[in-house]
Amino acid sequence: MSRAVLSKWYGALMSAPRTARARARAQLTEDIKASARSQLAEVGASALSLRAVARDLGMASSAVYRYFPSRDSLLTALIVDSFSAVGEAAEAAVATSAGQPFVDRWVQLAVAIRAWAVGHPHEHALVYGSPVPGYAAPRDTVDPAARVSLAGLQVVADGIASGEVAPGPSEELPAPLAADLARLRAESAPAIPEPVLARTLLAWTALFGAISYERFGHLHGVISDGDTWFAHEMRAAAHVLAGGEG
Amino acid sequence: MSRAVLSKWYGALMSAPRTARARARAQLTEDIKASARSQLAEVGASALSLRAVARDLGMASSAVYRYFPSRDSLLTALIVDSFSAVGEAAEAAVATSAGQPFVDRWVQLAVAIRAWAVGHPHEHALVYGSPVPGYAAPRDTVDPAARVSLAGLQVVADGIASGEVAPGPSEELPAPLAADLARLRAESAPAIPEPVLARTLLAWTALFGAISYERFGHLHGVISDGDTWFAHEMRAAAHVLAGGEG
DNA sequence: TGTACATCAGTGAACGCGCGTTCACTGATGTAC
DNA sequence: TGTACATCAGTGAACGCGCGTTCACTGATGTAC
Repeated sequence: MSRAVLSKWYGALMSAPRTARARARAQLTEDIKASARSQLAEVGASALSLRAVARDLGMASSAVYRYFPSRDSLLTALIVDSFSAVGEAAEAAVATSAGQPFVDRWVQLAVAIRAWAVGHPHEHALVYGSPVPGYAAPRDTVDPAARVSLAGLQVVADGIASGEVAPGPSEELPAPLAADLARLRAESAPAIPEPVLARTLLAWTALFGAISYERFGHLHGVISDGDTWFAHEMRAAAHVLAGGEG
Repeated sequence: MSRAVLSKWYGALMSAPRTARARARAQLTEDIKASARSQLAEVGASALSLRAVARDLGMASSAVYRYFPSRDSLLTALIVDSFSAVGEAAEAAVATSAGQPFVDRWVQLAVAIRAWAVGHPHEHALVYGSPVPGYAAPRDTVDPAARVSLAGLQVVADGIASGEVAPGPSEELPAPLAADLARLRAESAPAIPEPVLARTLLAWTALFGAISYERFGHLHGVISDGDTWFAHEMRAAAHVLAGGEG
């Protein structure tokens, strides 16, 4: 789907709608997405059905096509919304923790991301679980997806600036990895030296890995108090990230 | 499905089949699973279809019911096979690395698990991705799922025994976490002190998190050489796990 | 070893269901003059 | 401000498709005597 088409479909939402028709359109677009989200919970992304959404809203199935040109475009809207929501939660945690010690900020960021996942389990599974087969994410999802990562890099950059995050032993990174990290640094995090970026990536995958591993049931019978466990692990990870002993 | 029913269906595979009929049954059971696995790759677990499998094998769709009593039981068989395969790969890595330094063994274990995931992406997604909606894993999946974790605990226990893994600072774990870890220790890892178990869990979720995060596309455009990146990160994680600086 | 009977694999039709998408249409809302 | 026209939301029927599961059946394989 082209950007032009997408912007047509979402255009009504971007600014305050002027006419009654535009207001009704914005409202129903939201209703469709809300119904689709609860579909998601019951049958999963790959079984998401436009007809079921229409039934749920009491309208003809063909009417949904006035709002989303295809099933996949509805899925794309849900994905964009999910990435935006977790990105917003992360940005809020970064903003409200400004000025606090690095380790505390990292833990708050991690806890905020996990809280979003716990509160929106199916949207979390949609964007961080197995890809939906046959669905190719369009470019429109890239920017929203990056927001949460940029929030993480911000906390680390602030930690570098305050001296709480040590540049660490100037370990020699393997050449291909050094090249990848140099590019990442140039594009997104000029203030963060490559060895720190490597530690950040480790802490980052531990963060999302811990959430998914628990959410997807692999700690069932092992960890009963997920909140406590997660906060403890993320604190430990933050110390490693700050200290550079790894 | 009851254990009795399952054992009926798999019984023919357990020991060398005696009659021609039993051999044909064992062969076709494997053929069905193989076809289902390639289905998995194309359409995903929730869209796995018995009729498509039957079509693929050139038989009537009703014939598949002589081998698997329902679609879910076929899914269960695929899940059990997948957990067994990754468990076996992990056990092999633990066995062949016996006697080597702890950090090397941990990296080899991690690399072996990732190699399985890369070689069997859809089976990895099946067992470590989002749960299949509407599917409840039966008890029969529990033991195969545990094998890979027990392999990880084995490496850590050996590291404790050799003195390479430090018991670490006797940090006070939060009470609920301490209780969970004490239970885990009693059930599966008597030789591993709780603080080390906490570090092991962090390294474990970092391991599976790193694999899933990369496999599910979240490092696209960031890391180009996944092999190098992963081995480097897991080596760092192993040092943290061994040293106890966290 | 030969025969009678029981077991089992596989067939093909059928049941009832849901899906995405298209199309010609009606009636309401918005806009240009 | 009023009117003519254009735009748009929503309908209901239809197309062609696939699904899981059941059932009565045929013919081949295995077993007990």
